[in-house]
Amino acid sequence: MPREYQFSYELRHLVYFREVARTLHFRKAAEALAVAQPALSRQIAQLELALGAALFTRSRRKVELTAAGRALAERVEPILRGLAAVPGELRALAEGETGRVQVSFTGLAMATVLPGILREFHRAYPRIRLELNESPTSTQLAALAAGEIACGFFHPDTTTPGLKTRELLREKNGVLLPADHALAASPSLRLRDLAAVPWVLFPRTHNPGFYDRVLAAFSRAGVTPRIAEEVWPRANAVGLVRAGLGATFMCPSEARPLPEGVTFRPLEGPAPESRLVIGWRMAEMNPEPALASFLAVAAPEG
Amino acid sequence: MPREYQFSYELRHLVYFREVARTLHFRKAAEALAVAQPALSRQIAQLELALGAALFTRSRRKVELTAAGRALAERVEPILRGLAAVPGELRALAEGETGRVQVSFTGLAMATVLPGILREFHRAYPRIRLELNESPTSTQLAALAAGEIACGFFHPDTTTPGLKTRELLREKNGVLLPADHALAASPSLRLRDLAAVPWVLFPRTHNPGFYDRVLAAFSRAGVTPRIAEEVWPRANAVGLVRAGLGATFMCPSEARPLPEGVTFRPLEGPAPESRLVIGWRMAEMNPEPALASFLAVAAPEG
DNA sequence: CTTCGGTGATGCCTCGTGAGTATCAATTTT
DNA sequence: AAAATTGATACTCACGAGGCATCACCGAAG
Repeated sequence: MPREYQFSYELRHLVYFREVARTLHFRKAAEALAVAQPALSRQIAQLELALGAALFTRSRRKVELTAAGRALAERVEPILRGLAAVPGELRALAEGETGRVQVSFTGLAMATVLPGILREFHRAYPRIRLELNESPTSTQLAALAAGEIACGFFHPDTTTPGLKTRELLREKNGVLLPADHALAASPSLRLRDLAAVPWVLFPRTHNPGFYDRVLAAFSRAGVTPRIAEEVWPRANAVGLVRAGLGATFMCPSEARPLPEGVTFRPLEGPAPESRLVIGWRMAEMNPEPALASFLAVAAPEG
Repeated sequence: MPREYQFSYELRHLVYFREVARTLHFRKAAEALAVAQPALSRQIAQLELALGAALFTRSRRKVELTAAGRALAERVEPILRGLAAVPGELRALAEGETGRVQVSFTGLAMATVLPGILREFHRAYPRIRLELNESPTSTQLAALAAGEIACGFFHPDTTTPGLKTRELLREKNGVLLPADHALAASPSLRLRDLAAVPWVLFPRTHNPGFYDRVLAAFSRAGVTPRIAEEVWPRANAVGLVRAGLGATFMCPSEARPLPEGVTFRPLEGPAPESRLVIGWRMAEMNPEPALASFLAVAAPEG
């Protein structure tokens, strides 16, 4: 069934009415609106007919608002002001000067590239609000596919279908040990030296590909690792290592500056490699222009 | 200088846009709006031109909102809903079914006729809000002249130019005495019996005419009264009398029910007479219809 | 009392533009 | 490959907003 066009008046009527209500004078209002007085009179009459209530009393010498007119004037004013602001707001939004961008990130991102990006971005686009959210790679990939976030800083496993990515960091992992650990004396370590060490890792579901590659590296080195804890978010792993519960893998960049009570040692030979990328939906039909602004800072010439 | 007509689009555009944003389908939206599809396409294109931002992406097979379109949809929805409600509200207001009425009253009115009027009025017009305010006669007359109140219950002095009034009460005053006062023994009193009694009156400025008529009545009885206190609002006078500070004039109606600790005695012979009227501006050009509703209850067939 | 100036409403005409019909172009479905 | 679906375009028509001239009414000034 047809949804009837529900307004028998137009914005024009409201603008005309506002001017007459301001001036209480048809001729002056008509002049201010750059129309002839008869046209104005007729539009007001139409509006009164459409609303079913008289808005003015016209005794030839004086125009006054009726009760209904006063009420309408109060309602119309904020509506017209609001609508007048719309085009500018939309244009700013379309040009990526304003808006919001949902960004997810992993602990590694926050420990390395993200702070600098955020500082630069807020300087360049102070009117865009970021909604930042730490979450693991697997969650980010699902959120990107579902359109819940605009972009994410994560650790790509294999390929990322439908996503465009740009690599921000690629480093061979080292090992983070308690400072008083026996192995902390060696300047560098190999995986097979670490057979007896309990490990603090992240839950496998958070990035199964990387997790499995870590286990495969152990396997190639002839070692079966003992997993002591699986912890998230990432920052907590450092606390557990400091507490002596085990060791964990870490990128050199992430270990700078080195927290108290722990020691970082590079790995010789084969070792897991961490990649940090920024990813966003490729070929999105209606990208938030604000996202383009963010990518211009976070993934330039991408 | 002419104030340019500031909108290059109309409500029609917004209604059309809302429907397309809902359905994301030009043909279905056109059908719902009871217009042909090409007309709808052109209106949307005009709106996009006017706003300076694309609102939809039309790849032949799928229509989607752009970022600007999403933002506009959020803004437009409440505006259209608000405007759709306006005609009904204005009609109700014009028909006196809704609105507000500023009413002032004196203590005598509240002690006699007003509670019944309010009860009946709220039953008949539950959607009209009254703004009630106790104030003395002189203040009410000024407020009526200034248009600050719609009507008042007051005590007319002489004539009330420009006002229409209707008498609600006219009574010869009696005297309110402390219950333990010597004169309380007599069933009725004359003014000259009361020569020694200190009086609790109201400030003369609040109703000079009545005040002077009281003094004139004393003078005719050969008595020069002693004014102990001038107090307002009226209800406080009863407390002062009970406290033994003096006597006061009071209408019989006002003395029912009689408060604790005081005694009411009628006056024989000449005595001040109180009149209570309801008054409102005569020949007002734009009366609040809600006032007419109130008068229909408070001053019927007036 | 008459005249004049100012005001909003009315009649008539013109022209812009919104809407309908037919059709096209592009893409998906069969 | 053909058919169906969908939004845009071309063309025409008709409604109505706006302009001009004028009226009707009222107050002020003489």
